[in-house]
Amino acid sequence: MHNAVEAIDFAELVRKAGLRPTRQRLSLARQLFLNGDRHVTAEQLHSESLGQGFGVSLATVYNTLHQFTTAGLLRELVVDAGRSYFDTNVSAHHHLYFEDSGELRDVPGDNVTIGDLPALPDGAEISRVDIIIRVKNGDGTS
Amino acid sequence: MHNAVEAIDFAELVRKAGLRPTRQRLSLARQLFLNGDRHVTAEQLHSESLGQGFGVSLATVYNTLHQFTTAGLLRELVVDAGRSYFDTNVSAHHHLYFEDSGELRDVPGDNVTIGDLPALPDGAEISRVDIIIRVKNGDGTS
DNA sequence: ATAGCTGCAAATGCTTTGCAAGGCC
DNA sequence: GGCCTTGCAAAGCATTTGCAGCTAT
Repeated sequence: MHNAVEAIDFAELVRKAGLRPTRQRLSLARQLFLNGDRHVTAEQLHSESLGQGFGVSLATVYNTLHQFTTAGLLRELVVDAGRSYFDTNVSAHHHLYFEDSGELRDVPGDNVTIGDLPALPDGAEISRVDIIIRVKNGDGTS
Repeated sequence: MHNAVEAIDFAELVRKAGLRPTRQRLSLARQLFLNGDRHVTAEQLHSESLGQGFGVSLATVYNTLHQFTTAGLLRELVVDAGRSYFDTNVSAHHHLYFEDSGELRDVPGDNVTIGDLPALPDGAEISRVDIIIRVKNGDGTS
């Protein structure tokens, strides 16, 4: 497996997020964004980083994931109590969650339609709509 | 909002769930179902029970909430990492979540419509669809 | 009587934090 | 150099578990 041309300027990406392009952040950004859409937990990213020779501490993984989320590079989502996933796809879309395997898969935003929304209290405004379609008896590998 | 008078036979309710109608479970069932739809955390229910003179231990609150959930009397939902809410309304409906106050409100199922769902892998079947509409700048007190 | 429950406290699992050493501009 | 970052270990939370004693049937 060799890398495709590095079309993404990770240093630039990190800098635009208002952060210093340190070795750790660049390494994590590469893991997250180099190969397209991903849904990872902090733990996953951490062990992955260890396996790649660049040991990034778990605390730094958490810090970085949150900084990237705040900067709009990631979207955090909760499927089960006590476990956060971070999605590299920040466009409007929803999720299919395989309860058996724990796999999370994107559902294009236009495959699900929201009809009439209830009236909101004065001054209220929708910040986001999370739709999670929970599936059982499927291993996610059709 | 349908039970001003104690029209519910809690002992019967608990027994039907396959559980012994102990003082603790009856007490919790009363707190949950006597005054209609509620969205509570284990912690809330626990401190509420303490305030009513019947101290039910936190472990028992958790056990009971899970047993009720398994029995179909409650629906568990996760809005934020590390915090589960239990909803006494188990019919098809979705949620409005006020990020500022942490309040959770029901949205009738027919106010939100799901359009085309993506194709599911063979053997897979939808167990539930959770829709959470996150709202900011609203205090939830319309 | 006995299988099931409860309460306590300890344990767990994920996440956050405090702080000294190190790295980027 | 100065300030931002990192890493480690300890702390924090919500939740779960082990187990001795209690209770509904």
